[in-house]
Amino acid sequence: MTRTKTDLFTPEETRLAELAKALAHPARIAILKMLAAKNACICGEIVDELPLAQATVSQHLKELKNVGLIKGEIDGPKVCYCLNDDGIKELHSLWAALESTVIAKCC
Amino acid sequence: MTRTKTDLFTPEETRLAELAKALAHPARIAILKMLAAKNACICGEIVDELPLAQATVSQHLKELKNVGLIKGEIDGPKVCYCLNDDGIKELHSLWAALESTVIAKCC
DNA sequence: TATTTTAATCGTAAAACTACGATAAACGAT
DNA sequence: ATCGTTTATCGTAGTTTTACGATTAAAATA
Repeated sequence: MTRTKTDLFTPEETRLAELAKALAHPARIAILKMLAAKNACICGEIVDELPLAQATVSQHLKELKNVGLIKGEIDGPKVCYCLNDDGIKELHSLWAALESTVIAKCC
Repeated sequence: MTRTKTDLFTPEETRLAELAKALAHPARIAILKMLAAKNACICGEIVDELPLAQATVSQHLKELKNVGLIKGEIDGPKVCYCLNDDGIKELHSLWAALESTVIAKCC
């Protein structure tokens, strides 16, 4: 059957898992770092800096965009990507909520 | 070919991605929350609280253990799970490093 | 208008993930 | 020694992820 049953977890758990999944690949973390460092990058720059084919990078960018962590703006034939403040903040607060309960609690 | 090329990213990117992947499922986030709340849980309690089969929960526990976020201690026929402070701290610092560069930087 | 550049999408293949029933292994209790 | 309890592992099926070449679409340029 393999159904996900996401409805059986809280919205916070489901959403944080979704955001975590977006971070679950080193290329996507590298992209976020690039966008943070340069504030905004055209797609081509990102492709040039990653050891992956253009199609693959485009796929990773789409995932980050779909989950709300980055935005892409068409600029002529190029596309300028930047961080999406709303998504970053959401990730920040969801993770902070979990972390505060989890840090410094071990047996 | 589908090789991962993880060697072409920094160790920090690779490790954070690995830890993020462990958080990339609501059940595993729920497990971490349970362990934080109760400090330690026997496996059976976790199985009872999650809407998943015992075998599936065992698989999720294994993933969290493999990545270093939890520990399991055999206690007779039962197994007592708890958070692994080292892994939690590592996640904390890796995420903090990325977040500090990423927060409040948008176009 | 034809050409070039840029980036998304399509098609596809291999691997990993998710889920579960069935089974096995380990231990306590009878 | 046998039985019941607990949890890991095995086997397996369906889905998703990752990766890439090839193609398409859109815009600038010649």
